[in-house]
Amino acid sequence: MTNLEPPKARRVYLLLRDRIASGEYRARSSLPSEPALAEQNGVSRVTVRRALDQLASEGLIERRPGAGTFVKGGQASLPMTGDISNVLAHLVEMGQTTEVKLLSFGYIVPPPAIVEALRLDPDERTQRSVRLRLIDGQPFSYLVTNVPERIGLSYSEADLASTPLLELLERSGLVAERASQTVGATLAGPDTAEPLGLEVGAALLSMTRVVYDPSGKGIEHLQALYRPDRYSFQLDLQRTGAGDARSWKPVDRPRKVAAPARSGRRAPARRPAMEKGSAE
Amino acid sequence: MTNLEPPKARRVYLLLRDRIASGEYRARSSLPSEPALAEQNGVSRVTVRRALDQLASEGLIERRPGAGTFVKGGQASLPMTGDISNVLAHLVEMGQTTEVKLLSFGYIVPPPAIVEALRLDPDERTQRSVRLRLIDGQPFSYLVTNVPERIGLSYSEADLASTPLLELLERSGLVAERASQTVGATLAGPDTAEPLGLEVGAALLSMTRVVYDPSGKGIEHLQALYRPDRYSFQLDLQRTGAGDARSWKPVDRPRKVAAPARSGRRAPARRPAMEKGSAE
DNA sequence: CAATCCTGTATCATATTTAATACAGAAATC
DNA sequence: GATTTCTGTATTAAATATGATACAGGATTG
Repeated sequence: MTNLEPPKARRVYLLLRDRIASGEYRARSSLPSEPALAEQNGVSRVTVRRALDQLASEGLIERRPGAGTFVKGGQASLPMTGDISNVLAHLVEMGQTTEVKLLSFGYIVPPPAIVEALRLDPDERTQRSVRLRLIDGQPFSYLVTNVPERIGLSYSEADLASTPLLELLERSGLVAERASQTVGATLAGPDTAEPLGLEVGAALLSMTRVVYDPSGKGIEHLQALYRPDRYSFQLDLQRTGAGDARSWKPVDRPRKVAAPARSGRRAPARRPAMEKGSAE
Repeated sequence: MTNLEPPKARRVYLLLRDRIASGEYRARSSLPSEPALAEQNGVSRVTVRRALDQLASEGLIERRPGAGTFVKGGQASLPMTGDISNVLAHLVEMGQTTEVKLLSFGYIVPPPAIVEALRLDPDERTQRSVRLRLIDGQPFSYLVTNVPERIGLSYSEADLASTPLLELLERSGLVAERASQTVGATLAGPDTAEPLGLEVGAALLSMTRVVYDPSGKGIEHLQALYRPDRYSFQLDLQRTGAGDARSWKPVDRPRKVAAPARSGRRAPARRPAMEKGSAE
């Protein structure tokens, strides 16, 4: 009756893209032939073709008439990684440049989810800002912050575009004492897809962070959405103790530890890396 | 020419679902009318209708002829949360039951990404297993592990279905000394969507973990995919030190600290929670 | 009760997606 | 060089998604 599933060509495209990224089809080697792919996925060759067209237009594969379709190993621009236990630190550049675009700014009546998270009084308003963070001119995160109105008034709209929010808060004499972060995944909607330069329906890494002052009142609510191909979280752990007391402890990212595995069944990665964990 | 984007009805569906989950449309209150939604999204009413049909069939909204469409506040079954700094601990149940289904098991020539991550010799084979983890009979994670062949031989296929892999490895006398975890997001492909009970194209939270022994050799490569509506990572942080030395430290999840913000622009959450961080 | 706004339902037209099929030309194999 | 296998291209038909429109009937408002 009603079919809300993605079109078949898209399915095949996603599948192949994933397999290429995960290294299942090795670079410089060939993919199965179009007829083979068609049969494997139960679709027609025309459909397979459309998926391949897309991959080719993104530069992921190379097609040689008569020969086959080949994975274009190469400069898969690697994602930055944020040290998840230190995501609150300022963003330190490593030759790369990050800039911030302020997409929207204003005072609103926050949705109930935010009221609850920040423990606001009913009808208390918040300053809501939407920012886009770019690296080398390429957007990689979409940030929606809510700050209680009285706090938000302590800095200007222009400040937001240049200074990390937490720093602004602390300058105002506020103390960020505790924070709670949750990491999940969502799909890009029309509103988030466009500024991030993605299609609607792309996968996004999401982080929600609530920062509290010593009294337990909420200071900041951040909803961050990341392009997983440009940003991911990393946490390095070290075993400590012995016997039953053995447990894992986060360690300050041992640099150059390994060719670290990438997330999301994606590309193998030599890591250019950033010296310190980055914020937002 | 070629359009690989999801159908419009799906876009609207995703958008609304996100807004409902994020609390943007409050529970027990009404959504904009069908004509309004149609205009806002630049689609016809018929299309909006299809999106609403889907939401209704999932029980997220309630439609009252003549009156409007209402958000069905309710028992949005909350996601489990894993303490991200402790994801290596065993899974401890809290009244809930987890079981494991072994979907596939065998020895393979691993893709290059795995070879690199585990620092295998070229042509060294790995034991690859695919497992599905369920809670209360509902799947929430899809796990692909690769272990160097010589190590994998130290335990049986049946062991895998009952015992956490890391425990098996340590029983064999191996020492897990260091681990590296990367968290990202992907889309569900046909292969992962089906066992997880999702549609193709759904968002997945992904974690890649590589465990090393003291010599720096890779012991285990885990690629985990989570349903974000059933599982998410959480990290609680506490400010320590003073002045320039101020920094954030992970803290063992302070229970009942707040109505914690949820990930992915999703539902507000009272948290039933698990006592200890869970594995995989 | 009348006016209005909403959802439920149906019909018809159009654009797009998918499939089935055929054939040309490039590349690899023997 | 002949054969096979592959991609490039085109044409057709069917299925599907989308849009435009109309109207019935419940809910709400005044």
